[in-house]
Amino acid sequence: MERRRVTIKDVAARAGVSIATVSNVFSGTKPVTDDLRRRVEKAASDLSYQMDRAASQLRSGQARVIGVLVPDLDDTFFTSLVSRIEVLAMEDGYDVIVASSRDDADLEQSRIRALLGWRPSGLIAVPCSDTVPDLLKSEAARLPMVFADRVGPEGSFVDTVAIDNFEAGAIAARHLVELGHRKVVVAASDMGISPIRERVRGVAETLIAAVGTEPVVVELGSNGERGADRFSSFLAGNSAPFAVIGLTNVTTLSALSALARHRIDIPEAVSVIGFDDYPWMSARKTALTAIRQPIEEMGRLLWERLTLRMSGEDAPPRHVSLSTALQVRDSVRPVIGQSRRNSSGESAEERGAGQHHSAGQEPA
Amino acid sequence: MERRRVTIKDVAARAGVSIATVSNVFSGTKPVTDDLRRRVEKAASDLSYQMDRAASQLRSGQARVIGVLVPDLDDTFFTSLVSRIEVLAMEDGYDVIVASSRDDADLEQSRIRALLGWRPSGLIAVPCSDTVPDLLKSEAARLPMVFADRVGPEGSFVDTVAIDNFEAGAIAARHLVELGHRKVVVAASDMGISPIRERVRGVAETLIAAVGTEPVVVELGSNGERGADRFSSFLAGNSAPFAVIGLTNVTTLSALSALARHRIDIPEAVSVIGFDDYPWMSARKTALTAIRQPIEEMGRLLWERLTLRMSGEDAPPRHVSLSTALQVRDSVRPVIGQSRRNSSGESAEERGAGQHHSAGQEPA
DNA sequence: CATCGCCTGTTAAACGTTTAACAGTAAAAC
DNA sequence: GTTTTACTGTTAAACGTTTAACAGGCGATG
Repeated sequence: MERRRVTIKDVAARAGVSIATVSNVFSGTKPVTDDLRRRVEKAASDLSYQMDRAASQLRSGQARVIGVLVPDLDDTFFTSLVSRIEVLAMEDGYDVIVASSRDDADLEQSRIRALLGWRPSGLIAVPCSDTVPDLLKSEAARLPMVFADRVGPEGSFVDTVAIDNFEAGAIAARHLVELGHRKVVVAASDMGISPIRERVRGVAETLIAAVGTEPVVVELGSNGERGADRFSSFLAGNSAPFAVIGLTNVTTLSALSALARHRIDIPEAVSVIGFDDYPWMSARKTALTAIRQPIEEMGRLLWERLTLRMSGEDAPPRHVSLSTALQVRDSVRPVIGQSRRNSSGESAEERGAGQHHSAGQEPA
Repeated sequence: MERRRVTIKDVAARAGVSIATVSNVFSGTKPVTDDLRRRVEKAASDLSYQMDRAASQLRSGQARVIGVLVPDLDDTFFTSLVSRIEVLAMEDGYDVIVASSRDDADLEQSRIRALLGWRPSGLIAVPCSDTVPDLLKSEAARLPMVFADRVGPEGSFVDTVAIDNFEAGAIAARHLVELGHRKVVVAASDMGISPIRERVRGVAETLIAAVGTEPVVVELGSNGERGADRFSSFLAGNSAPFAVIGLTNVTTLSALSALARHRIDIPEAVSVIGFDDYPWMSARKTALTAIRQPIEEMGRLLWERLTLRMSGEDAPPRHVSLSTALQVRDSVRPVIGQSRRNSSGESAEERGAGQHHSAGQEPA
């Protein structure tokens, strides 16, 4: 049984050529006549030859792998991103190796080490905190990489692709005040994460400017179930009607879950704006109005940036910022008697800033 | 800038030892005195040395990678599975490389080739059809592998971990007939997939035996949006009240989405049983009654099987079958006037077969 | 006809590790 | 005091590719 692995040598022998020729046939580095090419290909398939990546990579230094690091592989947002990247990478002949930091800085460190051990040609990372591991800082010059989503407030030392978080919050808040809402609760995940802070700031500043009230921020963490519990106990202490903005698909879920637990009707008793746009949000009697992140485009831009860097682009880091849009559906209801402008209608219509992204400026 | 990569040689030189000693310090193959060990470790960290996996793997033949192939990285069920596996693998020092076949047999073939090129120490696959690629059949003797979820009807030539699909369907059907339902619509994804056929069979046989009616099967495919359209047009032609069983989390979503589109109330107008158990299912006013797959356990067993094989277990293939359970919530309502036994109540209680799995017998 | 260049193929030297075989030393056994 | 034994370290040969350097043949050029 346990027969030896078939190597390039076996193929060469069977085809009656040198191993270099076999290599050339497969890598296409040098031209080979049709006759020989055919013979080699036949021999290879006869023996069901499979190139050894380890050997190939060792010699050539070329890995054709890209590492992907995300904080949580159970969060649909991240898996969607991974999915897009996997497709794009595959099309360009790269394989993807994934690692999850589970929102733990120590684990992140060790996962990055593991990823680096592959000597990948590129790295796409959603860091789990604002402070990027030194490990990556020192590697940045050598290894092409792009950060996504969780990017620090100040310009990063590396390319980034993210949404305009402040705007996302502002859009949601604006929609609410236009429909007469004043009392807004924000279901945040963790204020330690800067994009979340930005979203909150977007909500807060808009709200203050428009109606002079501050939103109430509730931190639910990144675990859905615990978040539901926390929001549930928050609800127990606050009975007045209000509006809720979820700042994450997970916190949206937590809030919704808690509201359901308390049998609070949406949108009759409380209006809700969710984050991200997933199928389950519209598969409900009162479909969810939500801030939609352009995940598809995000994946595309991420890959575009990375391939550019991998093909040797040597420019100061670029920071791409994508606009979100409000998908208006049925979960926000105008407040009677004090609505300001257009008070209802326009269900299922797209609003907010345009879909197109704007390339950012260089950092300070 | 572009300085040479630091290798084991550099570390050896700096520590004043031979490269073999450095290797021993890291791999732990042979003992090294504390003094030298410390010197080597210091040198390594000074130079921020990182072992080259390619070289290591080439020489040792040991990869410490496991390949994971799933049909769809946008389907929560599969990503949950990947997530579990990633955690387990990491704990044992393996890295995971993922590939998605996107339910396309040709693509699957090519993704498998890519995975095999890594010479992984193991493979976990959710095949996209019943016919397993020959590629894997011939590799099965050499490479430890386990199939999950989508396993053919007859005993596979390789270890499998899956739920008892017939039972899953039967449990759902039984619940419905107990509450007086007779007219059941099954939202299936694709009857070409054998587990789906089994689930349908489970529903059908139970229904026929109990009330003598056959379920109506609607094929929605594996794309959520298209599925919603299809179910929507199905609904247009069938107005009588009935019950719906989703056979997949995606088809459940499609059905729900179509029902919402038609403004059909759940459970007043139609009862619904979903598949899988995800947070969004309970984050609704009428929480969804659902057939829960033990994903956590599935991941565990998958990994257990694989590690056993990787550590050299040489036994005939084992087929592990897991039981599902019905998570009873609020989306199924007893049919008035013809309910058979217990007609209501018992919300949010667990029913159906026990949670524990039963190891299967050997194949014929 | 000699020479040059091009084209296609081969030879052999890497790539960075692991590991079998070996060597030296100190403790244990005789 | 010599021989074992055990222990720790080194040397050098792999592992399966890629690729620089080279070689031979042949048509074009002078």
